[in-house]
Amino acid sequence: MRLLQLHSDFIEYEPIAKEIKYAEENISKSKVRLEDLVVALIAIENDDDESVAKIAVDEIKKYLNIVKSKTLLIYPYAHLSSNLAAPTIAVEIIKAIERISKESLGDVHRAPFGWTKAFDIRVKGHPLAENAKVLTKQKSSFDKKSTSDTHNEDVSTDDGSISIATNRSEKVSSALKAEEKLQSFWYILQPDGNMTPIKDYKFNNQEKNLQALANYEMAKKRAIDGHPPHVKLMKKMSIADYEPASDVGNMRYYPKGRLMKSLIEQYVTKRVMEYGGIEVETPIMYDSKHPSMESYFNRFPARQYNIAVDGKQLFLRFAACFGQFLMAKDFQLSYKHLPLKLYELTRYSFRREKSGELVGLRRLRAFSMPDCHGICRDMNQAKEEFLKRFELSISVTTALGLSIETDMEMAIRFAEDFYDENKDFVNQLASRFGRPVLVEMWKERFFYFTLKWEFNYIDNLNKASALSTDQIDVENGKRYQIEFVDEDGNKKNPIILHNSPSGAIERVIYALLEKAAKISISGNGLPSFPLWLTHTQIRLISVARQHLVLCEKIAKELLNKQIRTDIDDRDESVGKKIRDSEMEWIHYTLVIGDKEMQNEKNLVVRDRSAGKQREVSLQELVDEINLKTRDKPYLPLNLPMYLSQRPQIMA
RNA sequence: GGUCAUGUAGCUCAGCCUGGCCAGAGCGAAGGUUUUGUAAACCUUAGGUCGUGGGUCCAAAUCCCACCAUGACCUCCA
Repeated sequence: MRLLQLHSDFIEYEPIAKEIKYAEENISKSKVRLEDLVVALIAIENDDDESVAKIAVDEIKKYLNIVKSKTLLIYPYAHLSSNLAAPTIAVEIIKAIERISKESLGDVHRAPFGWTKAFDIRVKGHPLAENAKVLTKQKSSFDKKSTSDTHNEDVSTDDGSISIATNRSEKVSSALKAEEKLQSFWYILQPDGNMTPIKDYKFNNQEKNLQALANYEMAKKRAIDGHPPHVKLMKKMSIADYEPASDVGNMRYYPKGRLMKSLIEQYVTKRVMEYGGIEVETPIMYDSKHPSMESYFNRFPARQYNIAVDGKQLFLRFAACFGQFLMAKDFQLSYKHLPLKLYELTRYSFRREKSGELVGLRRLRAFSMPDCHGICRDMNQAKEEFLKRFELSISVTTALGLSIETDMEMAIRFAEDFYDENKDFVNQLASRFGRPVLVEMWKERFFYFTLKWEFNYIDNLNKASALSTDQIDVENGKRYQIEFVDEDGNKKNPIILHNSPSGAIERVIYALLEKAAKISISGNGLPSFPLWLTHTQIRLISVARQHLVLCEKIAKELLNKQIRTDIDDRDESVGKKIRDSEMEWIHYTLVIGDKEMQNEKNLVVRDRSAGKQREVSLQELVDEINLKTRDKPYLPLNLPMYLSQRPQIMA
């Protein structure tokens, strides 16, 4: 429910015409004038019921008290929401508000529902004269687990995590109990299983990033200097850029960025499939009025991209979850099939984040998210599978060039009772991670998951962003009516794991860029990308025109060995071409001149990571690169082999 | 979404405070010279509605207002 209260000198309104079919009948059509009152403009939204009416009346009473007014006008005003309840329901709730408020307030008026009304209003000029509230159903602790229309919410740290739409109640004034349940208790969990409340924990010098994560999560003040370096780098390295002709947070990816994304996508997909993931594809848009969607879609209209087509209201998906759940619901499942792992890499998921939240590749409105759901028979199987996926996530993250030991900080979140019953399991995760872990604990389970973890990258501004994540979801199996037949012949709802072994692809690139920037800033070496993700793996530089023939010969050989090789054939000095090669962070540069013409066997390679030149044979170089890029996907150059033929991307 | 900062050539930036000469530089581009050996060869030329719109003024890149975009912070993050 949306409630806008206006402390007004007067209001005059006059019903003009019925606006909708279900408008109230038999109302007075004469002009009404009221003075010195509170006008409560109200829009009833989906999922509101009479309990919200009660909350609204409490809210209104409080406000009347504050502004010291005794007269109330309840004024149905649909324009406050894009998420309106059905008119038949709305009118009942409006009437309930009128009824309940009349019990304790003297002077209550109500404007008719469903009518176009002309009105004049003068709102008082004091700071409290306008007051807007969003009210939602209050949860009671006992109905939480029993109703099919469950309310829970995810206060996940970050949109990088995989989450499914649930009900987030926005500040309900009287829902103190719910807030108490939501209160987070923070700890540091050691690899040995010791758990210390965060205020008693002494961070050592090696744990600066963990401390940054804790501060970030607990929303303490943080000192910030400068801009996030990856924004400049993503342009300078011709990876990605803003697209002014699109919506904010929807980026363009230049050839090198597109290649890098393709490679990461292929790699993650390959690893998930090796783990047993079954790749599927689900639609990117859904009908918001479809029964399976309706219950939660309307909870977050502000965060969705909505499209009106043929009288339908479609919304763009913000996760892969529901597409896969809807599919799994239609599978015939036996316990023998479990765990079943459904996988999709969404290109794209859409979240209409508020404009102030968008930053470079860190947070976007359109992003690619690998998402593997493990459908499990019971908690035992879920835990067993969870550990396998933990290993998978560690392995994938490491292969992407982000070290678990130095680049990532881990957070685990769970409800107290789950921890009490599964201490060994939780400790196992911390022990495997090998370093202290941030813990967020709630008194009771409030969300669809009973435990989740994420790896967070801490960037140069000390901001934490979630990459890999996994969750144990104990609610959506039931909510989506996914069923399997167990050994005893009974139908049961599975437990569902939600894993992204890498996190959003764009965010992986963000982390790689921030990591490179960190190296530049610290002065400990030269920034670079993992070799398998670089557009050019070997750059051949011709000294003079006559050397191009040999360059072409070598390039052909290397390209045959699946090594991305290009030729700087521009009419520039050798020094200039070397500099350009280094500015592109190319790992291997070969200068080809007279010496090489005389003896093709002996080449001199300029090795960026080693920071020096050395003699190699072509075969040695091929072997070295093949070893470094072993088990990684290969794609050909995504730009012409000759630099003279490349457009310059001056982002 | 709110507060603050920034927006000048394809890119990076100077000029703005203290309004007034044709708005500058480097890189890049185009044409030419050079055929070069491990992080920037040389010469010439072209490129600018000074984010957009309004206002003040004899005169606005410069002062004022609004809007847009980007960034930081607040908030938020299904």
